[in-house]
Amino acid sequence: MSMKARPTLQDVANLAGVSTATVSRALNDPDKVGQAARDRIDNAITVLGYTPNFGARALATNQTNTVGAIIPTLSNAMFASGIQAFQEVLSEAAVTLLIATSGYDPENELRQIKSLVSRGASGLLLIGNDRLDETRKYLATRRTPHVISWCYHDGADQLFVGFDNYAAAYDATQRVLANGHKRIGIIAGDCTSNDRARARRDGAIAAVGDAPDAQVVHVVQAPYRIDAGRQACEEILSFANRPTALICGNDVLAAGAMIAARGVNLNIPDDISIVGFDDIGLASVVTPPMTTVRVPQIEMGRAAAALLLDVVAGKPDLSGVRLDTQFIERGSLGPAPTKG
Amino acid sequence: MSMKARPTLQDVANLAGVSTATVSRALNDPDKVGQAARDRIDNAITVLGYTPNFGARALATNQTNTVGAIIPTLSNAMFASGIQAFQEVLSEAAVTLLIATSGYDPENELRQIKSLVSRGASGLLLIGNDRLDETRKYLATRRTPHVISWCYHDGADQLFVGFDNYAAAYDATQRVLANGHKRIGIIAGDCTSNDRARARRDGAIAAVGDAPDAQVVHVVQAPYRIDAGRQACEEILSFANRPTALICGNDVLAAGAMIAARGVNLNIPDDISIVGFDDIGLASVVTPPMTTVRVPQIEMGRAAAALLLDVVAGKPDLSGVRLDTQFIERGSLGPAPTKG
DNA sequence: AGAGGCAATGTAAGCGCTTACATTGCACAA
DNA sequence: TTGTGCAATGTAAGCGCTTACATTGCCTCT
Repeated sequence: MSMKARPTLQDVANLAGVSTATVSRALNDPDKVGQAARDRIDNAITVLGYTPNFGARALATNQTNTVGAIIPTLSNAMFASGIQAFQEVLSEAAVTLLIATSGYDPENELRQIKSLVSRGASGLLLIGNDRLDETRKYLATRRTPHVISWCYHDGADQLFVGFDNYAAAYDATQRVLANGHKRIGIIAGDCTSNDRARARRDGAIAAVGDAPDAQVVHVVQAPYRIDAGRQACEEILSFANRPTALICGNDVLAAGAMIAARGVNLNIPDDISIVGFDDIGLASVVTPPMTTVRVPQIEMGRAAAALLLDVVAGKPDLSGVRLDTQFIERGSLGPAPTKG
Repeated sequence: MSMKARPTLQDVANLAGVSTATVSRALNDPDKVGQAARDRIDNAITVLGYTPNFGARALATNQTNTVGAIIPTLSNAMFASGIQAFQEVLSEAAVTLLIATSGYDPENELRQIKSLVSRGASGLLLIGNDRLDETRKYLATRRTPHVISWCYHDGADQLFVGFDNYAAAYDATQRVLANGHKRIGIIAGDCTSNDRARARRDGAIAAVGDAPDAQVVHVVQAPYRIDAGRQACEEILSFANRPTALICGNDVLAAGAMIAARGVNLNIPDDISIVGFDDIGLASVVTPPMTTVRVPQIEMGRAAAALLLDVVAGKPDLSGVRLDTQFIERGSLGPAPTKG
């Protein structure tokens, strides 16, 4: 994987008959270069197909104008628009975004962090707060500026831009209970190395626990995939003591659950209510439309970018941003069936 | 956006009491270094939180082990699993993937290409075949290895790994016609700078044109968003001469169309049939399940990666890969209503 | 006419790393 | 004892770029 014989500044300089310094100036500060020279240089650049070597430039200037983001996966619409917004704010500031995926694996996350840092990322966007001690230590000793998103915690020594998954799930569950549901099933996301999934599950469980006469009849865990959601729901429905409402770790799981419920001829919401989390596009398209928790993805992305730029710039006294979620009530939630 | 005082090889060497050469060897070829020195070096590295500077290394070795991918957007599940698969094959070969987005804008695509190349990408994955002449020229003069995906054309001087959007749309439309539909509506994606969207639209139009007694009653164009699909469908339904079947540029548009159709109390598929394209997760979740064209995303991603690695490695006589799509018939397609 | 100023350009050092080549020191054979 | 060979390490050049500083030449002002 060699870089072939890429043309260099020197090549351009030779062709244009000037020194490398002049070419460099023509590139970075055109006003400093005479018209004639500039023309010859521009020409040489296109003739050769010259592109500056970023690494060399970074080496010489000690500037990268680059930040990195490590997200669990691209395969989930959950992150897409947030990252998009993040990216937009950055590009307004002429900062390049490098994206990497961890696949929900902390070891891999650390590897990706090092890779991005090594490529010049002077700041990082990280998702969630579950990570290796080694990773924390690494971030700390290097003083790598970073912002943690998709979750929020008070008073920690980290900068969070996100929302409280626990509280949001607690609240959503209360609303479900307010519909008279007494037997609640929970399809949580895979909680391994995923504090958001855990917080959502625990928030739901806590809300039920705090209600006088309701109970959690089943809790299962499934990766964020439709088929996994369907399977998890089938499992729950196969047991005795069926729940009348199902709280799901995200919309994808809820969509799977809806399929499963229909598969055994349960009507939603008459026989069983189903609620999701995230409010991705899918939620409003399914039938019935899905009750879910809207996450302020775009706002979160923008705020995270702004904050990250500040911390990279070394501004003092920065603090995280706590955003609100919104319970979106749609057709998939209804009153508990009058005796099942 | 400075890189702060990042520890360098020199720092590690000083702390460990060896020369930079030894540290470098310890990193790249540990067998060449004595046990004692290696231990001290490892220790120094963790103490300092040292991460090698990728740019400097690339400069010294002229190797990057990096390729880049420029995709239109992250906000569309359409690319997610393909890129995921692409990534996986690369990482088996210890090659890093840099991802950038163009937002369906050719100017931006060129900018991103240069950015990735400048960061050391020795090969590129590009989506579709619509791009600036300037971009083509750039790619050609630099001899930048690249593979074009999500589309396929025979006999061009480019390497394609994809499928024939036109043929797939033509085929899908024929199947719709086989259900007796005579009045066809088309909701195409935004065809500006998007050869895939154009090919799909044109394939559908051609299929209708080749049928003796069918006709295209409306063609509208809409960006790949649910609300845009809904709106486009509302527009079509507001006209006289309603179609009995709607061919959509992708599943997202089709999902929007389904909402719109239901909004005016049309039953799918009894009153109107709707078909999508891509078979993203959403398609099987909506009600009724969506008839669509399955795109071999994962296979495509894997094949593209394998081919790109080969072309970067300079293997001779490479050829593109044409993959097949599959028409997936689900509930949203039915026979034409017996008189509307 | 000569000095001064300024715009345009060149020279060369140094950014963090790898690596060919040189050096060191030790074990072992003769 | 004196080489020899080899493993471990060091030395220093150079990768492509930027930039402080030096140089050049021309225009303007007195």
